[in-house]
Amino acid sequence: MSNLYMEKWDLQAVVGESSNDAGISYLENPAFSFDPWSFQQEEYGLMSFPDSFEPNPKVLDELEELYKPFYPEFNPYSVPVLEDHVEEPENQNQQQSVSQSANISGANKDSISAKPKRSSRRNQKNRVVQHVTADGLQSDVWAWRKYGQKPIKGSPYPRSYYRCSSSKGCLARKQVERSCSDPGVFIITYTAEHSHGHPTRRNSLAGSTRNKSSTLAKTLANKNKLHGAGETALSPTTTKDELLGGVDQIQRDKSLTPDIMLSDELGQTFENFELEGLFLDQFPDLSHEVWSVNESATSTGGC
DNA sequence: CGCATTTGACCTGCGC
DNA sequence: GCGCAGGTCAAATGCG
Repeated sequence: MSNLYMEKWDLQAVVGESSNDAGISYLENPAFSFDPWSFQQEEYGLMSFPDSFEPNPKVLDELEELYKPFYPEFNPYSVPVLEDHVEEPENQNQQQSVSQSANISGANKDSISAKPKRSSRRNQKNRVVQHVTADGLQSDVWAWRKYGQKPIKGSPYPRSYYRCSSSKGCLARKQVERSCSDPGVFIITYTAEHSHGHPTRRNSLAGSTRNKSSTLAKTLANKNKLHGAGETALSPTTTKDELLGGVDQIQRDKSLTPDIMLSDELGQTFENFELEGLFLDQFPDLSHEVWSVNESATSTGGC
């Protein structure tokens, strides 16, 4: 497998049309509204393709001719492969039953023969992928509870799994992983939709009174002990410094917008993400620390 | 006590 | 059928 470097093209317009019915639209790089690869991108993950894979040269030449005059650096052969393939779940009830199964006590669950299957990769089609900076991560207004973390093959950074804790029974989930190609970019994959309105500070089940700062210090200490610097997991209490892992300041200052065209529903879900002060609202105890430690961020190794 | 996080175990899908 | 990788569970642990 080969990783393709992701370039960012600060163009907001979407030009062209998708070559299939997957609804692929790329806000930042209009080139990929064309879907130069006539195959199911999701089968290969976000940025990885088989070494033997060959994009359609005709389409790539067309892209180059179209965008080169406006973006001299544009290289269709070094393209961002951004996935926002949004599909409906094959069986929405299946995910619901998964949640219910989680409430089965350990003593009983093994004896239930008709135990609903847990959600699988195949059932996680209703996904929206965002590529954001640490700032983007912080602007998430929802309350998330981490339920897992896994090392990902081919990436030095683990992927963290979160479920929505803003409302009971909400099926919304998100995965957060750091981009291997650009450690300053985080890949957030949202699965399912929230079954409730925007959370306020008070409607989180978490009702957390945990001191973010002290937790942070300990968390960082543990992570440094276990993983070493620069290879930390993500959590809602993660600081900007931790998120960035010492990414170059230039990368940090890059202002990125979502790479994808959201569905109507999810677009509404995310429409207020960038509202000023939301992060501070959610993590008031963290705010000063975030910005102070940020100043001393240093660079760490890449992939 | 109730919440969040961590982390090893388990389950499932998929490719060979 | 087997092994791998991704996704989830749940016990352990910590904190206020």
